[in-house]
Amino acid sequence: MRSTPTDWGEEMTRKRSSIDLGPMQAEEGMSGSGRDEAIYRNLYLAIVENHLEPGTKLPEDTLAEAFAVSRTSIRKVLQRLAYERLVDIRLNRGATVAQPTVKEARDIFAARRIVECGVIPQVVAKATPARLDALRDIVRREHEAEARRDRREAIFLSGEFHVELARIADNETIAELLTGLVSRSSLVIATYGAPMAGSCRHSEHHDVIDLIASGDVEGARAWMERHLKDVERSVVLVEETPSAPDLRKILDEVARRHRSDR
Amino acid sequence: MRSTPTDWGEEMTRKRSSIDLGPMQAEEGMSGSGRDEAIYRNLYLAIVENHLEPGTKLPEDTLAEAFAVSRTSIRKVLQRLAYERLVDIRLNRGATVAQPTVKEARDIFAARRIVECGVIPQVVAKATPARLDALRDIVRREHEAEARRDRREAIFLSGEFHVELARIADNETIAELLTGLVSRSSLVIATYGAPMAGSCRHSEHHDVIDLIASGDVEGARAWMERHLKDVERSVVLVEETPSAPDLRKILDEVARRHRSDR
DNA sequence: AAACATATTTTTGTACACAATATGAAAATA
DNA sequence: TATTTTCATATTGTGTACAAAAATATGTTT
Repeated sequence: MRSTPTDWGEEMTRKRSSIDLGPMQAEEGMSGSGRDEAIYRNLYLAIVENHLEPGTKLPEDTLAEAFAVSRTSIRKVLQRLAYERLVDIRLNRGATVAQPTVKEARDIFAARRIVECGVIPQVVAKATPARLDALRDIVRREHEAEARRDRREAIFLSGEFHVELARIADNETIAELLTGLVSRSSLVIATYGAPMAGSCRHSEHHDVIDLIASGDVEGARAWMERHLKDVERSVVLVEETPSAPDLRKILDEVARRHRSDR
Repeated sequence: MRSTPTDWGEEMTRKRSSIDLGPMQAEEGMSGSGRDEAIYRNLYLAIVENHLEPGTKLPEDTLAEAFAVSRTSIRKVLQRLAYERLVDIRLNRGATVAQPTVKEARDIFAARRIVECGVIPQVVAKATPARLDALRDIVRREHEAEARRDRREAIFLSGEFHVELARIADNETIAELLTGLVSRSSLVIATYGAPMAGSCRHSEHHDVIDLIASGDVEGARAWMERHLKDVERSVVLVEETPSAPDLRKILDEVARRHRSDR
């Protein structure tokens, strides 16, 4: 059972004495990397589960106060999240929650298709009943989350499923690669996905388990390809979101309306 | 033309006034991330081109003095290299040049096969004469490096070729993924590769360019699969390298010999 | 001489302070 | 009134100091 992230407001708010770091906080001293790891995990989940809107500023001071550490530790965590492309750090401008472009979103899903389909042969070869049961358990929790309309948990578990599936191939490098891609996918889904899309309809996860169990490499590969394309379609289809150039257009539009009002 | 890294000794040596940061050093102030980037690039190349033996300790003080910056900047760079798995950071024990295990090496090459073969269809689809010429140029420089027995440059350019090839697919995410895998491969080759292996024999890079140019997806994919397996075989075949457990054996051996000397 | 315990030294982890830069608001100018 | 300039404020970048931990050296005991 993972730690539930504190339910922050829409923006980072000041002056709350300290954020609950979950089970890890129990230990008093919490020396070394344990604390950093807990902070990282909190921010990571906050971003991936969309508690923090893409584009949200993440000021070092605020985070430092919130977690009751110095900026030094916060910077390290933000740096790491920047490597993982979950936050964006611009020189002298600080960190913000990343806003993946549509191109980036497509690239990510293309990469996932290559990696996840490519790993299927090894997955089928190394699958064990225990591993498959672990997958079934995730699917079960996924259904529960959907039943209670918990979109965030559903998205998270959907990602967990894909990573856990790949892990069966017993290739740590690929597992890490995919973990990164899945995190970014979650961010994409949170950004572009319609409410309850990308998880509700596509919880056919159970099907692929049977294909793997029966040793059907081609079937499993085809399923994965189709599944990932479905997810992408249900998400990125909304086309380019207005950022820099369209902002101007919108403002012009507003100005024009306002002028005709007078 | 990239900057040639300073030719450091086998170990990090103290008390040299400052390391030449190459062309970037020209600028005096060198504010912001430019300096960090230069330091990163230097360390990156030093590791990937095997100027620094795997396992070499990288003390923050020494590096800070060498590059004439504070430990703060060094820590950031080391952190980044750790994220890329080129250095290993252990709590309170500092950073060392990573020592990929044989398992890790196999995982990396397996991942490369999946990614590089998987990306071939897009590469063939998007290939342009200009892009292919860029590839041919790399091959040319590769041959030059081999001609003058410059193993380090040859390994580096071999990696560049694979990355540049994948870049044709116009998928930044995949390009970055592969860049990471190739760096680690270079480290693996530098670690486990026999002298002049992994580059000398396998400079058939020119062949795949023609396959791509002729639109032969399956041919190119098959070539890539075989090529990567060849490289892996020429490198990792040497089996497990002695680290912790075998050290004991070596010491016992030495002790035994020494004892019989007296 | 070997093994253990202890002290010293070295190195890393964290916080803090100051400098550099960007941001936003007020004032000056056209 | 719109635009530019200047200045105040807030936020990040970087260096340094101190605390904590590990590595190493020293000394003691068997």
